[in-house]
Amino acid sequence: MRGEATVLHADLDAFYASVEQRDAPELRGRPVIVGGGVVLAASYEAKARGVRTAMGGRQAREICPDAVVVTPRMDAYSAASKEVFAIFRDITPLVEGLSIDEAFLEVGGLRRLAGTPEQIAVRLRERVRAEAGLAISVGVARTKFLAKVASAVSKPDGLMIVEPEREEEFLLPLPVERLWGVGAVTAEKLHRYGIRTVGELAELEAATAERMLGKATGAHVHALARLRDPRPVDTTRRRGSVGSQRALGKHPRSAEELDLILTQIVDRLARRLRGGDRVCRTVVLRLRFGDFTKVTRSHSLRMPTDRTAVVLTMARALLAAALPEIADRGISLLGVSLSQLDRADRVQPELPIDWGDEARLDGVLDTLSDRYGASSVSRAAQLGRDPGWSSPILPEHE
DNA sequence: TCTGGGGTCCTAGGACCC
DNA sequence: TCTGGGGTCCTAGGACCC
Repeated sequence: MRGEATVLHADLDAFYASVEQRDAPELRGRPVIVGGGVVLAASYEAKARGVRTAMGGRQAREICPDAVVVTPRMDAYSAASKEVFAIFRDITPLVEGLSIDEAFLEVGGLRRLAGTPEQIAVRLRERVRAEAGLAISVGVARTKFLAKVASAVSKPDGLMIVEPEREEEFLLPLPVERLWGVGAVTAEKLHRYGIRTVGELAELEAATAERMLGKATGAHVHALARLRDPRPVDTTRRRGSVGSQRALGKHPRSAEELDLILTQIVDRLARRLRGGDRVCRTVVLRLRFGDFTKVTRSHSLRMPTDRTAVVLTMARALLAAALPEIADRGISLLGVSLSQLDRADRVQPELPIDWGDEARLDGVLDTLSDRYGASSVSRAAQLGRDPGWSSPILPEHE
């Protein structure tokens, strides 16, 4: 017995580009590209001409010279996403958001109240169209993975139901790239063994797949190919990290410039942290050098924090330690992410969050000095403690 | 193809503790 | 003096997703 198809995967079509076409009627029916440097999103008119997400902006304009290139309006996309998620939650409380434009909905318990999964999916699509002005594709299946593949296959503006008894017929002929977790590297490995379809992967023993791809990836994609995906729709998932980064182009940057950019990034992140009543424990500095190789440098605090000054001091110390390498190799991206997040109210009240505390900060900076050398870190510490350091973007109070 | 910005999960070695 | 095995945390890197 396989159970019923009660999981919906709802996925907005060409989301950013669709919001732009919704808000600017003159863009409707025309190829629209969102983003300049690389393509963040392309309307279906642009996709039909070969424009793809993550393609370089120059190449996209060559392929599709009459495309309208629009600067991203993240606030508008975020607002549109909230509208659509409100519709999801009005349909069922069992919503698991996957990203800004897609979610799983479990509708198994709603038969008497709202009808069959198919009827619910039809109504969901109508409501998103009518109330948010956007096209959304929906896949319905017994598992999350199958629902996700079904919505992708149904695009654009489609609805596909995978009946439990037709799952093999649906999935096995598809290319392995359709499996959730098979990207370019894994696909290439499978191709080298002559495996191109999901069915060919499913015929292997699990142990064989694990040897080819590594234990976790092998077991995971093999299970998916065998139609096994026990993960339920999980409404309790919360963001585990927040990050922000900026691409810097090619020309050299002074330490002062980098420090300003770092300050802006950290300021934004710490605000987001406090806005969500969250605290973080690990600060990760992300760097991409002139040759586009990437590294990370991180440090974990003993106590969680949401203070701009604390995070900034950590980030500055990590950056200061990397400055010699940056001077050597150039820098093309600078970013920070904050992880080991927790709810601010879960931090025990007797443990002070105020990391302005000099003694504690000294302890952390000592650790970093041991690792990266005292001179580079002491410079960051000075910056972090300098009372005059709060630039116009950092208000006195937090 | 000269490459954005936001995330998730897994692996692996070393430190440290029992 | 040399030697276990297991568990957890930290750091760094990598694959993948939208």
